Amino acid sequence: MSNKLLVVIGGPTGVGKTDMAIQLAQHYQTEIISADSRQVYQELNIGVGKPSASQLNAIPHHLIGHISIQQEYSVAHYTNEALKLLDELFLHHDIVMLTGGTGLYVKALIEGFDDIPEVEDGITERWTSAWKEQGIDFILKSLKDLDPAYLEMVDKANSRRIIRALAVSESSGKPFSSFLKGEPIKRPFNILPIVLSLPREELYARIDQRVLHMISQGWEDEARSLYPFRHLKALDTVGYKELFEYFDGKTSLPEAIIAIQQSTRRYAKRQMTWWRHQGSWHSFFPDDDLSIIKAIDLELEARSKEQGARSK
RNA sequence: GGUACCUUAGCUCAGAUGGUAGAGCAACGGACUGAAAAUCCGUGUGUCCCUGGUUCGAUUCCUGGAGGUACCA
Repeated sequence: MSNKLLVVIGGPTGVGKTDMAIQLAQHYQTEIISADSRQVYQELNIGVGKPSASQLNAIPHHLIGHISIQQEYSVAHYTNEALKLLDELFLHHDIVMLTGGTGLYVKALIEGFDDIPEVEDGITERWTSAWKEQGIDFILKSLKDLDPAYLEMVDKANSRRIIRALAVSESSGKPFSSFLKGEPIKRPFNILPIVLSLPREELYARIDQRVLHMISQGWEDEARSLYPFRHLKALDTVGYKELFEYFDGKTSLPEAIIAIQQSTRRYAKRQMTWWRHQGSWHSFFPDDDLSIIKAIDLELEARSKEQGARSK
């Protein structure tokens, strides 16, 4: 086992992950990899809370704005890219920061992600229209034929999961569930998982403020320029959705802002639920950089001792 | 000041000839292996304004307050 360390900073939106990651990266003279399913898009800026230009200048960031909303992107792409990057970064750094709010991306990166074959073009679309035209019972029945084991474990009301399993099963000729190993993979580096948290009331107040700030930064114009692309998956995103409703004349701007604040709070709540059940993450307040540095130093020390003992 | 109506969940409001109460939204809890800022599931959280009275029993009926709205002065 190497003495390389990946420090992961997780937590809900608006809690202060970006600032903390930058502080730590400066302190340890290292770089940051983002784990955010929306900040990867170059066209999305204000509304997804990307670091500012000066922040991006101060510290090298990776996997931010490197693809277009027109491209297909998913957790598998992310994991491959991030692992490749880590290989390179660990050549020059003993410690690298990973930060972002997309729990699944983080989990896939640190615990591994099963290798599931690519689905041939058109298959997912066909199952989707089958679901729309013939209903959930029909696709459940199909799943019973193609992957009865998965039918046992899947959420039977969640068409998205069912369609995914059907598409993989049909395309590969093997049941979707046969690809799910679910065994955590040991990465060739150490991981220190940290989650930032705040009392809910305080977090919600920060979120409400942040939305107003984004609007004052010109979010409305940004969203307006993306309006023609509103049907892309990448734009099925908190805030943009509500602004599009406003552009459609369905709501007023003040109403849209209130709706955005509300969806953002709900999103944060879902993130908190995720991290609450992700096992043993060290929790810190977002202004407690000193304690976090102490924790990282302890971890580094422990690793180098281990390393020393081994080389004797 | 007078008359009428109103006061029930965080908000807007239903409701029972008297047996301690629901809807929507909000909120909260949860799931989660290729759209994850997505998708999906679950849960009423309550001095029924206060006070006396009638009653086995009052949030419901009656008395008296308090607050609100409208109209008349």
